Amino acid sequence: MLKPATRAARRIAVIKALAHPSRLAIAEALQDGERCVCDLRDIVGADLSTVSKHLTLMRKAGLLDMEKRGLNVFYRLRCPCLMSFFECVDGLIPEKAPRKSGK
Amino acid sequence: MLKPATRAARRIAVIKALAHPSRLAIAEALQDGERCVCDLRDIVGADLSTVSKHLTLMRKAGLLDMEKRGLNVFYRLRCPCLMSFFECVDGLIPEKAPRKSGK
DNA sequence: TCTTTACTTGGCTAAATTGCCAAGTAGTCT
DNA sequence: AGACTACTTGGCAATTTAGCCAAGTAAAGA
Repeated sequence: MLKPATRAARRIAVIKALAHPSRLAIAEALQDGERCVCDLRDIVGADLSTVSKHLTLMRKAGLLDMEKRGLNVFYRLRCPCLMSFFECVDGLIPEKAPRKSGK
Repeated sequence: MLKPATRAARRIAVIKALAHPSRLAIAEALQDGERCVCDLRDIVGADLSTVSKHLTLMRKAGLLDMEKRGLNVFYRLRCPCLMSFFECVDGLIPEKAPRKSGK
């Protein structure tokens, strides 16, 4: 996934970057502003190396910016549309039963 | 993932339901209106059983409605926000180099 | 009823993803 | 320089996901 040439591949990369509980939590946390990796490690409660890999994945997808300041690395969201998308998603209540109708 | 109780789990289910090339293609095709499974099989070019499993996953996530009419099963999107989300995603161009700045 | 069509489900192998530990890198401080 | 902090990367075992074939179900038609 180093060079997602097509539009579909780029879309998939971004969507996959959100499709994991820890990464979703990271995206949600970053809606309030930038955070350093150690903050995010505390938020998701995983090993620092694991969080770092999640962040790298999200950054390569284009979802995040990173900036190193002193010893810390700060990440922030590049996608302004997440909040409204999540709100729309929250409105979907899965309906279990298939509908049937006349031909 | 049978009963995604929390909001985060429901969000993840929807996002995962989009995070695969075939499923993204299905979602994109359904933006033009409902389609039967056989149409979608032609669009994604996979085995009918594979497509059916993708559709079941998407429906359980709350993304799709299904309706059987005669021998066909028609699926349609329940999420009105996909188009605008995808357009926003398309605007993200991954920047490779980490930025560095003074403390 | 028997056949055909359109789809779903079970089962299984192959591939991708995840997460930890260990080791490496890059600033900061003394 | 050496030690320390904050993070990244390599490597690998474990879990998850994907896709095909085969078998099952449901509606339509002869």
